[in-house]
Amino acid sequence: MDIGERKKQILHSVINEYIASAEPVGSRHIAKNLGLGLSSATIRNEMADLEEMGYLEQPHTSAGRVPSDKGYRYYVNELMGDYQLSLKELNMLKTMMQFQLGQLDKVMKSAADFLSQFTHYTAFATAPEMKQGAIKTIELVPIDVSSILIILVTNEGVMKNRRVMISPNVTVEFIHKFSDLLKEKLSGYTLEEINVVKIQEIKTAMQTNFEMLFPILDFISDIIEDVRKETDVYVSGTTNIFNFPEYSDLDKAREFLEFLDDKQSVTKALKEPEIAEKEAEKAPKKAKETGKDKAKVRIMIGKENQLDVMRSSSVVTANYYVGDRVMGKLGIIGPTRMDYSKAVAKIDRISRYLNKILNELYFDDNNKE
Amino acid sequence: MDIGERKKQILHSVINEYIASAEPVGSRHIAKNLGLGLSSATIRNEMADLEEMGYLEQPHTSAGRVPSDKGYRYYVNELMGDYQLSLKELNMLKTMMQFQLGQLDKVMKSAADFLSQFTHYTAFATAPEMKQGAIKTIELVPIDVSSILIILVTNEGVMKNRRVMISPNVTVEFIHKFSDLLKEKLSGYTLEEINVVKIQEIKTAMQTNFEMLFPILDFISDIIEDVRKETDVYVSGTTNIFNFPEYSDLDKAREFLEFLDDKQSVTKALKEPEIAEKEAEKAPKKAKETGKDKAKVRIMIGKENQLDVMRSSSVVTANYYVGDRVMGKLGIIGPTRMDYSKAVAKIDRISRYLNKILNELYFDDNNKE
DNA sequence: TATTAGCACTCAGGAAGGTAGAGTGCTAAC
DNA sequence: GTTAGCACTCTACCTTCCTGAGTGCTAATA
Repeated sequence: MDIGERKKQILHSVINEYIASAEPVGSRHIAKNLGLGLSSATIRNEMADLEEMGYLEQPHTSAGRVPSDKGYRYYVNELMGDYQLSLKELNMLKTMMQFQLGQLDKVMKSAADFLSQFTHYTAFATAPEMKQGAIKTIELVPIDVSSILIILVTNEGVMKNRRVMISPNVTVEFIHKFSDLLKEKLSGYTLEEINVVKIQEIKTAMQTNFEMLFPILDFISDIIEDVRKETDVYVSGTTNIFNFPEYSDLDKAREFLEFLDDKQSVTKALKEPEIAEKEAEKAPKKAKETGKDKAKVRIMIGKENQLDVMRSSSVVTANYYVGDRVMGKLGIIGPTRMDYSKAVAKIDRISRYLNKILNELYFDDNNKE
Repeated sequence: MDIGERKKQILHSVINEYIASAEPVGSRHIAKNLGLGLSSATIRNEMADLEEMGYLEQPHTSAGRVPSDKGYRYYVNELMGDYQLSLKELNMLKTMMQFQLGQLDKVMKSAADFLSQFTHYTAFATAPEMKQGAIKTIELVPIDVSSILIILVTNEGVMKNRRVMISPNVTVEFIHKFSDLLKEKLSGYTLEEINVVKIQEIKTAMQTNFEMLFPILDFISDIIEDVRKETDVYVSGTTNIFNFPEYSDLDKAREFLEFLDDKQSVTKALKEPEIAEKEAEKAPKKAKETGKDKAKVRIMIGKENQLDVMRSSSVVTANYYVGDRVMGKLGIIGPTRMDYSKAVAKIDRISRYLNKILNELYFDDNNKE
């Protein structure tokens, strides 16, 4: 069966209503509000068709209709318009964004906070992944007789540091020399390229009197290993889920909050949209949002998520960049009954803003080299 | 009315039962389990007395008795014994504690994680406060032509760093010289002592050709200001509250989780035991736990907490030290129906262990100076 | 005088039943 | 193709009733 214009209107209307009210939508209600001059009986017939086609569902016989995942997907791809942020919202965003232009990880944390406050959903931001970055500088800073600080900076501005203990016999001059050596040997390589073999190379290349510094190399090796494993993700506004009747059951709330507490699961859940998108790109038909001049906002609806906990939630994400390289992503998680057009508009706006900040901070001086 | 030996036994028994079951305890139950050879009627009379004295409460006429805050306080101060950790628990702790001896803030985060896993309550740890620490070293590390990294280390091993932009005209040698100057001028001062006036002093003492570096000083000023305001607190195991019927009401759970989400409130709640204790010390009678050779474990029960959200919860905390100085605290939050003796034993153990680690890491080299 | 048996009383919580209202599907008329 | 009308279904909510746990009080007992 083809989905006619009228059916589209009705579907659109049902979804809008349901997004706003969280109550199953009845035919009478649509007949009155849509203003098509149709009776509830006609709407009823159309809705029965839409249900047959899989766009709507009925919780039980005598309830109204509720959109299915398929319905939301159709809505997202074909029906919903671009939401225009109001002046009030823009001002709010502006005020929020004024703070905090310090360290990159703090910027990301703030971004997640803003997003959750701005959308009233649960927001997240993944920290920049370092492993693709090349080492820009590596520095050893003596702290006291028996410890030094190792500082790693990549060309994307990401920074890691760690304090390590060393033998008290090592002189400051020694450390400086060694620092220079490391800089020479490691600068320009990506963290992925620096593996145990590489470290071993340096060790053998070093003169024997550097031997007592070997522990430092091991520490660097450790740091890099840690960085590889690390998947920092900031989650903000977890308690926002209490705003939605979808989670008003204690067990559901618990399940969801436990999921959010486990950063690893969250990271996993966030990887999915990416994968799904790659698959989707093989298919000829492109999703609407990929075409436009916007940050590429991805949407995963309900069962499109692989993780069981996420089966009744939706995820909306966008990447953020330094230069042309994807650094990480940010987005929101909420019930499938999400205000998608608002969500997309808001995420789009924040991610663009974020890109601007990051590129001012880091990209300019990358270019100078 | 004086509290006789038998009443003590009954109170003890009621509280133990209630801690284990979360159900109001009836006279019949006590008569059977306590094995005093008394009938339920006698117990009933005694319980009525205990209620009159304020140690017990009745949710409603036909329910059993429940301990009041006063009851718990009496239990904690006078009745409960020292819980001995089982071998199984000790092994568990040992296994957990093997990980992660890296940065101080990570250690604290792990400590909170361990504590929550170990006790099954919600745990927290406050990050070390820097402001009492004296600056051990301050270092400027050039990162690229237009940015440098400022690193602050205090004698307690706490470290802060921040990347700042500078004019591209500044040469590396200049930065090094300036770095040395800062080291000379600021080392040994506590962060509290370094205020705007102090910074201004340095500015005027500097030769004019250092002028372009003034922004760096401002940044240092900023960092110090930030540090003053900062109250990092790690909260772990928030979803543990779902294990307790006390929070099985959605609104209560929500309220509590929102409270935990707001780090500022948490910090505030944690400061209270300290204040309460200071007041208590004025009074002649000392709480039991302050006397012994243990980490000083503090307990705040129910309404003893000032914050409204905390009125039906208890907080158990201990400080951790580097050398003789309190660096921060760690502890747990749970329902007033908490297994206090276990909680105290576990926190005591972890905080001692933590002290050991921290002092090995940091105190030894403090002494060397 | 302290303890206990006995009994009437209270109350929360669950089961059973009954009702109202929202919404449907179907049929027959327009 | 649309609509009015109607019988039907199902949930949500309310009321009522009942049970069981636990109490307080009284009178008898050691």
